[in-house]
Amino acid sequence: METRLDEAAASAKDVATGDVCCAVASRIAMTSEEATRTASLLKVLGDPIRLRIVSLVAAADSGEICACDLPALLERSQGTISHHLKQLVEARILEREQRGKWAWFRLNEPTLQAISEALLPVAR
Amino acid sequence: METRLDEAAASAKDVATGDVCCAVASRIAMTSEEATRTASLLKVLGDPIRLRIVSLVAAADSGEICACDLPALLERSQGTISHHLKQLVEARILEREQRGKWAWFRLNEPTLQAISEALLPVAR
DNA sequence: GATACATATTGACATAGGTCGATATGTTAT
DNA sequence: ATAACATATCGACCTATGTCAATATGTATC
Repeated sequence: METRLDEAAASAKDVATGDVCCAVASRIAMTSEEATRTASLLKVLGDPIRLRIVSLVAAADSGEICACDLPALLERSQGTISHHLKQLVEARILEREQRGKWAWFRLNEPTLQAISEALLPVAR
Repeated sequence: METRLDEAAASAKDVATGDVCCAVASRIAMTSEEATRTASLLKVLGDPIRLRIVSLVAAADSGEICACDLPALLERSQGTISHHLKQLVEARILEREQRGKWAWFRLNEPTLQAISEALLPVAR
């Protein structure tokens, strides 16, 4: 396959490989590592149940929600909810706190901030 | 399993089920449909190769990139790249234009805007 | 039309992931 | 300690998905 190198593709390639001294005004593409990191966060949010969990936490007046309410709210088994909560906590999107026999979850703002910022250059 | 209904959980449940007349100042959780729609977009972005494609397009000075350059840039087979591009176009994240024998891709801003906005209440 | 090349599609494969039921572990109250 | 209940883990299932090689289709040139 022929590689056609006009200025746009060349600059994209240079930027991606670092073959450019100073890309002053032009935007910089994500590195492979940055893409892997951000994509893994987006992947965790890219499930309807997990996104609803995050949305419920964000909408809660107290800023937190009890795991015990989620199976009924989301119509999934307790085990499934626990599985999703684990992923959200491991991704550092939610923070978990045990209070008595209940587990409460609140947003981990820095991670959500990081997602927004990573998406900024893409969403302009 | 007992459902423990304190004010926080109750408001979350009421909001989710619409059992509240006017949630003036409080934030509203996503509906199931909204979550499904947004999650499907995030899922498409939640792959490193696809995210890098979007990032490359966003970083390109001309605002577009040729499919012909992507296999070399991303170290994936031509068929794999084509597969990812199809998903991005179907999700309306990218727009495709055929010019001669080359296919060019640019961002579909409204969709990216929609993603940002859907994430706003979550990322505050 | 025949050739050359870019892109799309297909088929196959391995792996990841969402789900549930069942069970284990953790926490409090009696 | 024992009982009761919330949460976590496990095992199994099925589906979705990323990948490539091979092939088909589309587009321009000769």
